[in-house]
This record gives sequence, C-alpha cells and structure tokens, in this order.
Amino acid sequence: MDDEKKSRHSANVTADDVALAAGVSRWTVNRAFKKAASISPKSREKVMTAAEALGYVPDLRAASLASDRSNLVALLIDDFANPHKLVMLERLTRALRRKGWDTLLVNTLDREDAAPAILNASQRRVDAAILIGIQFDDDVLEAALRARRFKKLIIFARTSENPDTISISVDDIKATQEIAAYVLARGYKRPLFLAGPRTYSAHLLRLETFVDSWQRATGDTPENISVAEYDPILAADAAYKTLSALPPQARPDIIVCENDALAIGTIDTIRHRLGLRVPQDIAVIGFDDVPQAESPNYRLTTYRQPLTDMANYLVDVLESAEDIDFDRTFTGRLVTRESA
Amino acid sequence: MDDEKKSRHSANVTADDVALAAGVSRWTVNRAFKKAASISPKSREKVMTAAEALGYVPDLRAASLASDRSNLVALLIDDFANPHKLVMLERLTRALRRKGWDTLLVNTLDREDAAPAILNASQRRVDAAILIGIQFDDDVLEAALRARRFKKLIIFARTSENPDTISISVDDIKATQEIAAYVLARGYKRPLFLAGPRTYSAHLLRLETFVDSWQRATGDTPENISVAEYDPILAADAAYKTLSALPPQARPDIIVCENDALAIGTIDTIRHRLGLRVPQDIAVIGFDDVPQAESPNYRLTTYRQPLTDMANYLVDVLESAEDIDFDRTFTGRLVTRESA
DNA sequence: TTGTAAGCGTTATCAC
DNA sequence: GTGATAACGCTTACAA
Repeated sequence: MDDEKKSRHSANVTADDVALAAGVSRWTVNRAFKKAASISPKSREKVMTAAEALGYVPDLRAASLASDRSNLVALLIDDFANPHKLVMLERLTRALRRKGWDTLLVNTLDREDAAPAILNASQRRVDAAILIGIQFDDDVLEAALRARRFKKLIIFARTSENPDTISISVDDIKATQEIAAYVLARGYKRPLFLAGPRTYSAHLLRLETFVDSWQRATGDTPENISVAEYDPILAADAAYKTLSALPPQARPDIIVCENDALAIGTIDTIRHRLGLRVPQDIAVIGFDDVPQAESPNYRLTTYRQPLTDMANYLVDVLESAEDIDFDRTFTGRLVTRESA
Repeated sequence: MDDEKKSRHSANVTADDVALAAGVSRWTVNRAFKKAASISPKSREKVMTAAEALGYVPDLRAASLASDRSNLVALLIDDFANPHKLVMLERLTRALRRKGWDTLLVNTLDREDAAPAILNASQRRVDAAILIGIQFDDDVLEAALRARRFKKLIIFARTSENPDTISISVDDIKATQEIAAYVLARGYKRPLFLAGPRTYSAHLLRLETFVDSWQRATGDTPENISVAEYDPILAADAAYKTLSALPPQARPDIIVCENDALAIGTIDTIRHRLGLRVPQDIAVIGFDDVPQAESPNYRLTTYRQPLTDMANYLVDVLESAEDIDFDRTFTGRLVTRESA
C-alpha cells in the first residue's frame, strides 16, 4: 500500500521515507536539513543517520515550489569572444555557490532567441537575472523586464541608467580619468581611443570621459574609432585599417582601448601587420586585466576591476530583502606593465 | 474565497486562472502550451488569448516536479584559464537551448567544493550532468556517480574509460596520428611534446599516441614535458625552463602541444623570452583551434574539433530514452596555418 | 478532444 | 521542540 503510493516513478526517497525510518515526522526531517533550525540535536542526529542510510537529499524543486524562492539566478551572457567573460563566470559562480545560489547560464548571443531564452529562465522562477553581456540594448532589457518574475535585474560590470535595474560596476569615469592622467604623465602626445560598439549610451562613457579629460588637459581632441564587437580580431582589422592609412608622423603614439580584448587585437596588428614595436612605436593600454594581459607576450598596462568584491556584493544584494537603491560603483586600479 | 486560496504568495497567475478565464479546464490550458498536443485549434486559441491577457506562463518547477523530467542539465567545469572553454560553453548552451534544455553552470574549480556542488545540482534533479573540465579525476567522477540522480553522465570533448559515463569526443588517436604525419611530412626532426596534467590516464592519450607514431616512423623517441594545468602562463614557464637549458643545436625544431592554450603560451615564450622565431627557429602546433589561433599574432596550426556536431549529438543523446552505448568519437581536421 | 482526480516532495501555518 | 494539514502549480492516468 505504501509501495503503491510511489509506484508512478522509480521509487524516490522522500522526506516521508526518512521520517518513517527515523521515527519522526516529515517536518522534523526537513528541519534537520536547515541550518538555523529549532530542532534538538538528538532528533537531527536520528534523521541524518536515517537519511544517510536511505540516500536521501531534499528535492530543491519541491522546496522552491513550496517556498517561492528558488535560490537560482539566471546569468545572461551574449559575449563569448572576450576571455574576460570566463573570469567573470568563475568569480560569479564561485561567490554564488558559496552562499547556496545556483546559476542558470543563458546564452543570449542569438538575438532572435534572446527574448524566448529570458522568458524561459523566468519560467524556472529564478530569483534574479544577472546580465554580464554587452549588447544588452533596450530590446533585451525590455524582454527581461517584461518577463517580470525576476525580483531583481542586475547589470554586472557595466553601468546602466535604467532605473529598474541594479548596476554593480567599476566607476568608469574615475577609472578613465586615471588612465588619461597616466597617458599624459607618461608624455604621450597623440592618443587614439579604440572603442567598442557605440550603439548604446552606456558603452560610450569611457570614450567620452577620455576625450573630455584629454581636451581639458591639452586642448586637443583625440581621435577615436570603434568596432562592432569586443572581439580581438575585429579590433585588429580596425586598427590596421586606421593605422596603415596614416603616414608615420601622423600615427598615434598610444592607443587607449576600451578593454583588453580590443587591446590585444591591436597589439597583434601593430606588431605583425605593421611591423612596429609596442610600446616604442605605439603604446597600448587596455581595461579589465584579463589573464593574458600579464603574459610575456603582451605585458599589457590595464585597469583591473575588483571582480571578487563586486561578486560578493552581488550576493549580498541577492540576499537582501530591503527595497533600496542597490546600485554601486567600485574602484579598481591601474596595473602598469610594459605596453604603455 | 478564490482570493483566499492564493493569498499565501503574491498572487501568481496559474493554469487554473487561465482555465477560468478561457472557460476550459486546466488540462486544456496545459495542453495548449505543448507542442504536440491533441487539442483543437479553437481551444488553443481561446487559451492563448486568455493567457496573454493574464500574463500566464507555465511554471517549469511544478512541471518538473510532476513529470520527473527537468529539462535541465548541469554543466560541470573546472577550467577557466583556457579560452576554448568559452567556445564550448557557447556551442553547448546554444544547442541545448534550441531543444528546450536549460543549463546549470557548476563551477568545480575549488576541489573542496566539487562534491557538494555536484550533490547540489543533483538536488535540482537535473536530467544529466555534462563534464567539460579537465581535472575530472576519480574523486569528482565518483562524487558525480554517487549523487546518482543523474540519469546520464556525459564527458564532453574528452575520452573516458569509465563504463558508467558517456563520452562524446574527437578521436584522439586518429587526430594525433594525423598531427604526427604532418610533422613528419614537413620535415621536422626533433619534436618536443608538451602535455597537460599527466595525473590521469585519459590525459595521456595524445602524448602516448604521438610518441608511438613517431617511434614507429623514425625509430626515435621524442622528448616530452608536461604542465600541471592547461594554462598558457604555466606552459610559457615550462617551455622556457626546458628550452633555455638546451644548447641551440639540441633544441627541438617543433613543439607539439596538447592543446592551443599550451601552444599559445609556448609561442609567447619562444618569441619574447628566448628571442626566437616561430616557425623558423621552432615551430609550434596546437589542438582545439581557439579563436585566437587565427589571429595574425599566432597563425597557429592546430586541430579543430567539430564542436557543433558534437553538441548536437549530445542533445540527441539527452533526448534518447534507449539504453544503449552512446559513446561516440568524431573526426576533426587539421587546420594548417603558419606556426608549423 | 476534453474533464476529473490523484499525485509529485517540499514549505507554511497553526496547533500542541 | 514537534506534528498534522493545507497549499505550491503542474502532469498523468483514466473516464467521459
């Protein structure tokens, strides 16, 4: 009769089974698996022994369904060309796991599929969505906001002006000002700014800040170009096109890149297609401090974001029930190597 | 009274609400959201209109709980230094999503936390676990197998001899033989094989096959070294240590690397620490064909795995209910560029 | 084609 | 500290 009850699926060990074996109620079994439980050590002991023997572990789906908290976040990413994303993935998943959060990885690279993918994540009733991509324009954001099961929508490592989102990022203005000051202090005269996609305003902050700082300091307006994606190969092509069209004396003496992915492509082009040296002929500066940046090949001067702190703060935000403005900017630091 | 019923949580739109609005039963509502449904177009129409109006979407947790299929897989990864993993992540999540599968990203880099992380994924009742890491030794595998809710345990892009796992990979022996033949045909005389971690037998296949092929063809045994992780920086150090200790005439004329991450670090060292040229002084060959491999900087000759085919096959395996041997090897191809 | 009723394995509530 | 009981929102028979 008990057997009949669970005959539909291949017998699955539930809290009831453990309760029976341990001679307690189901409630006690569940309590035993909680951290802060009002349960006697003796009961817990009994339960744990029985659970161990039966191979019982709580079913998180059922827990989520009953409690309306999933302890699951969706990580939306649309950028797989930038190795920095791998670092972010590692830091985020680590920080989340440590506090009991699981991560649903959602690939929104395919623009057509982005909205359905987001909707799908919302159907898993994730507690929050974290955006670590780059092409998150209004469409995607709109889709995410419309699929409004997301209690929190967090833009990680990028600023956002959307009031419905929580932005956890480095202070781009401060960082770029620091970069500009460094470029100036090192005596460079003709900087070129290499930017990423300029479709959305948030992406322009570093460019604008740099141009602004430089103008203020020198009166000159630096040149700038942009590429459609944060892809080293596109950056290499763009840099080649611009540089090869210039006579040597008109060449920039430093290229300030919006991030390391672009900087690395740029260095490759300077050396291998133009036959010039970095930094002697043209210096290069990046942003992110990807692992590659410290390889003997690049020795890239770049700006490092405090990713671990940012990830930990993100988890705090997730755990907080308050309804406040969680936006926060962090301060990183310039890592100076030999490329500039 | 209806209000009372759903008072516990902030009113959530359920299939019942839609059924009421559409004047059908809950069953019909659920059916309307299935692809292959025995439902009249008229009913579906009614349901969809009501659902749209109410903002209803099915709750996948409840669906999973009731059906004992989660359409969720756990992707276990412990390697965030190799950019190739980003490509794999993209391909896998794309192929999975296309067929309605979601991906739980599980970071098992922290060895202490690996087993708990795997257990945790099993508590979400994922339908399968996919291993795309490298350090999956017996401990981790054991933990995954013990957390035996995984209906399938798939080792992706790496061979495994464990009979309880499904291995979807490229034919390493064939691939390595092809590489050896290429090296031979190009007239190289003193190859050095740079291998990854040699802790586990599966990792040794490429090394052993290369050594074997070379011996067979020339009678000589090639030198080999190994590094503890697939990390370009470690590879750079290891290569430097070995090469700098050798007089020029004893230097290898080609370094065959177990993968591109190692090859890239090796090239960096050859050029920037030893001041030699690739391929004129020392050629380098890799495995994987990471995006970087085609950059003008590296122009790496390497072996490309048919990742998309492999990912699609993986999805087929997931969908299959048969109980057969799903192991399968694919054949890639050597992409020849200028590094060797 | 459609409806009904009984699960799925938890958590929440409220007594004891 | 512990136990019963009703949700949570869906799927799966089986009946109509």
